[in-house]
Amino acid sequence: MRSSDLPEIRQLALFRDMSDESFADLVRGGYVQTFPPQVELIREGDASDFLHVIIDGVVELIAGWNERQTVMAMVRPISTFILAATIKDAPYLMSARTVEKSRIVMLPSEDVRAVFDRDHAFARAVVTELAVCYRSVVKNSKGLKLRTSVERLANYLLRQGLHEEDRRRFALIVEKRRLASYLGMTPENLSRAIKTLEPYGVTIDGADVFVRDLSNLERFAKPTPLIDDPSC
Amino acid sequence: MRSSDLPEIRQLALFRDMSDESFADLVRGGYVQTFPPQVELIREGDASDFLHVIIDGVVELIAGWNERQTVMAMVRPISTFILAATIKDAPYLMSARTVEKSRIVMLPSEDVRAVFDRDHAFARAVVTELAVCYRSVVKNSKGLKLRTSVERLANYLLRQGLHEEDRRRFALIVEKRRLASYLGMTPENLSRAIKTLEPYGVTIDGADVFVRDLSNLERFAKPTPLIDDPSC
DNA sequence: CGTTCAATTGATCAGCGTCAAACTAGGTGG
DNA sequence: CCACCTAGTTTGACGCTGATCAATTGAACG
Repeated sequence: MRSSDLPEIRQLALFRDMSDESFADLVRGGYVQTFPPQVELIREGDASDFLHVIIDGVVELIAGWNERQTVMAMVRPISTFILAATIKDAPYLMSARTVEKSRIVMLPSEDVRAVFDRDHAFARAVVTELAVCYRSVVKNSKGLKLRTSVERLANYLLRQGLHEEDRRRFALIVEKRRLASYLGMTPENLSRAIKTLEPYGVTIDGADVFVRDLSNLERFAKPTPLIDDPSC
Repeated sequence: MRSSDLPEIRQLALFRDMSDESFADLVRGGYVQTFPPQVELIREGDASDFLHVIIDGVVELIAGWNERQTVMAMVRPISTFILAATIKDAPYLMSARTVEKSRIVMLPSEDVRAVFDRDHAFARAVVTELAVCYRSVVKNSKGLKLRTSVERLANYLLRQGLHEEDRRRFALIVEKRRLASYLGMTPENLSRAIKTLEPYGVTIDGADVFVRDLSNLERFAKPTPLIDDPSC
């Protein structure tokens, strides 16, 4: 690993509080690598050799079964993925593929487990990260079971808006067909869902989103922190 | 807490490896209580005051939104629930209700966090438990997105069979309408799904399940450890 | 024996997927 | 610079899955 990458990694919440010695042990066998788009980083079912941390770009987590595929999550900086598999030393439950050019830190799972056992501050950070991941999957699952696809889209737009300068005018950050899969529908259906939201003041032209009347959309979407607040 | 309950709790994976002192700190402010069926133990959105451990009975985790409700999970001994909320000191994402008469250990969340910070063996156990929970939600989510309701039912039956003496002849452990909600369908639809599986050798009379031809059902259900193996 | 609630059944309907075709935009090479 | 190619998106037609509504049957319990 190039030493110029270290400071950036060191300040991530996951690594911030650990001892210098533990950090050194952790990154000794690690890499930072930049991948082009559409590269499969890990494959569902494989052994979890590395803990991955994305520090730039976008990665999608994909699950497959019986010829079917679905996007389970979109991971963006700065966060880990497949932490649970690393901890449990169990096979990956999802594949990971870069969507855009992405910079990824890879730390040998074995080292992560070893340092976890020695460094309490790191252990604390791992647990917090895991708890956040767990809750995010639960929220996702609630959305899937309790909402229709149009409701999921409406809440997705409201949620993404929160991360933009202008909540009423921004660009989609992923292709529509990936978004469709993530939201649990087909691309065709996403097109129609977008039309369905037009009476609520939503227009999407290409990747450009316009929300004419936020409160109108909110009345329809009924967002709740217990599903839609990522930090809750 | 009655001291007669302690040995039983002490031997749970979560508490087995911690120091005597930490264990004492943990249970000092805790209770063991037996609840009748249909009692709401915790409510979605409330602050997480206690970590719950079920040592007898059945508890269902329920999520609601906009007048709709769904069973997110059925928890049976011996496991914790809502560990993530306790760790993060965040609101519960799900409600919990006893299905049958259940014996529950309740440990103050504050104490759990305090002991977690001091006792490394406990921290290790918490992380393992969290990782298991995380992976189980991911598997669930995969089933929801990748399988039809009949496929989910078929795999559910195969999975439950593994915990019975006779994989081909056992009883459902929950009411059908709860099972329906858990599997993401209506009770009416579950009835029909059961009929759909008849050609594959499945009969369900009341709560009694008969699987005439296991391999036939498996050919249809296509179970995979990456969705259906709870210990994977 | 009657009350109550779950389970089933049938009829109907909405949501969503599938298939096919048209359209669009971005990139490539002549 | 333009024609062309490719891949994503949109649209329409159609059908399946599963939800809803209503009515009936069945089982548990006082």
